[in-house]
Amino acid sequence: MLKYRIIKDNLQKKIQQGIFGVGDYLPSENELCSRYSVTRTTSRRALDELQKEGFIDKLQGKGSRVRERRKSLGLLTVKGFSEAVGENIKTVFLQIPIVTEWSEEIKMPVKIKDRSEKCIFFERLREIDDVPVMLERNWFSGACLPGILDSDFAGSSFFKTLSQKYLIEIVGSSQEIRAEESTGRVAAILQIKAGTPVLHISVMFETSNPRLTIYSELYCNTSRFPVGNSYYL
Amino acid sequence: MLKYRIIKDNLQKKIQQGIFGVGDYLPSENELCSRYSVTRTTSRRALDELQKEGFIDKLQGKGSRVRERRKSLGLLTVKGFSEAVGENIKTVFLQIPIVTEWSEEIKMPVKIKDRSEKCIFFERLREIDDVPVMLERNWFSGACLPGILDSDFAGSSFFKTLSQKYLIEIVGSSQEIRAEESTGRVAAILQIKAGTPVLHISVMFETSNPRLTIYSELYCNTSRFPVGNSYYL
DNA sequence: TGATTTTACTTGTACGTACAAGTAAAATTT
DNA sequence: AAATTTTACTTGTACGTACAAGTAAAATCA
Repeated sequence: MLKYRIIKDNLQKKIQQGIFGVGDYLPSENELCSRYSVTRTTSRRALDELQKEGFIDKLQGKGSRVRERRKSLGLLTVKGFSEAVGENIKTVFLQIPIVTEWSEEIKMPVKIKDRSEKCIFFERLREIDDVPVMLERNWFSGACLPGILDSDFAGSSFFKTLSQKYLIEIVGSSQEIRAEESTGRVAAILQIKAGTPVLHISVMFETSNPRLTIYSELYCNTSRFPVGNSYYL
Repeated sequence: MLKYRIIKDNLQKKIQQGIFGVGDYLPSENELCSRYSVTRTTSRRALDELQKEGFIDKLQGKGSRVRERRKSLGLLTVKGFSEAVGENIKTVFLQIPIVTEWSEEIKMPVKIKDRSEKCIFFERLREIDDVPVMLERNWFSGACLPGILDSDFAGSSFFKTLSQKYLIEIVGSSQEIRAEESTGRVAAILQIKAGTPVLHISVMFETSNPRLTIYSELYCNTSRFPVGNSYYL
């Protein structure tokens, strides 16, 4: 395991658990050096990544302070729903993973090597305070995920399963975002009148396994909960 | 001027000018070291930032390859429209900068120190192939931008003016995204029927000047051009 | 007491070194 | 000729050092 990764993950977990609250200062770079027996290059890298992902602000002369993260559906956040939103969240599987055909619904360009593999599909509905907020439809090539059809990731997030079972991480994403009139099925599932605007996000996730690309089509009712993200240099 | 910044800016300019085209490999880290008389720490940092901003892919064992940037309205892209889209783009000023009141329309939380300053507002319409695509309404505290009312940034981008005249750079942003029914004025300006869904993006830009925060409300007709972005580790 | 200087921290930039790990072509062996 | 090994690159991680620059409280001076 990489040293900077260990430090970063430890700090991140403590932030997410609230051990370091918003406004608190993390241990200084030099303090991390002695605690983990690393050089400043390494402790700096851990903090730099936390800053890049929006967990902390680094203030020259002062230290690294925990940021308030957005209380909305993380858009660029690779992590699951649960961290990004503070409300009462539920996930319902409308379709557990099955083998199917590559759908025309996928807006991002499906790679050629994916087209020639069998396609796995699953569908989930995210609810906040028992109100359906986001319909999520996912496709990916199953070739490099043996046993994914049998695996149960109902409890934890799909991305967590990827990480823990297959050691695959998300390394990037491209998105296209549209405002659309909701059509029959989407409207019904989101419990809104057909024609009501929905936010339609098409995502292509690149993973640390070059053979695995995940394509998602998300339909959000943003009337109560806007989708949000943050970006820091 | 910082050394890594010089290298980064030089490479970025060459990518934007097309001297390094998509798929081309940039000079290796070691080559940059000798060209600029710096250590690898410094040349690496320049390339790391270019990667972070989506200009290149770094491939272990191979090199740094120029990426294809998204051909849609850059969402997280701090740079102006012009770089992000390849089509025929025009910007029309509906309201040149004036002093006004802080509007209730601003969805992101306006900072207290901003509320007590005078507010400057301007409004632009972005057109692609002569079709209005995005209405952009901007507010900021004018206290730290003396002469902004007289300055003419019609030609170049507002952010470029900020950088060149005031040496202020964008260092971060927070966004909230909604799908809404277009209301009267927005619909009229975007030349769509009232009630047609529009993508509503609320942005708060943080700048290198802690006294300057820019608040923007963007209304996009995404029927022809979706809004997009990319994210790479 | 009150302003000024010093001190002791913090993060930022940049130097230099070493080896690990991935890639691809050239050289060697079979 | 084909498979294998070597070589020469590339980026990735981590070591260690030095000084710049910003912050804030403690020490000093007027």
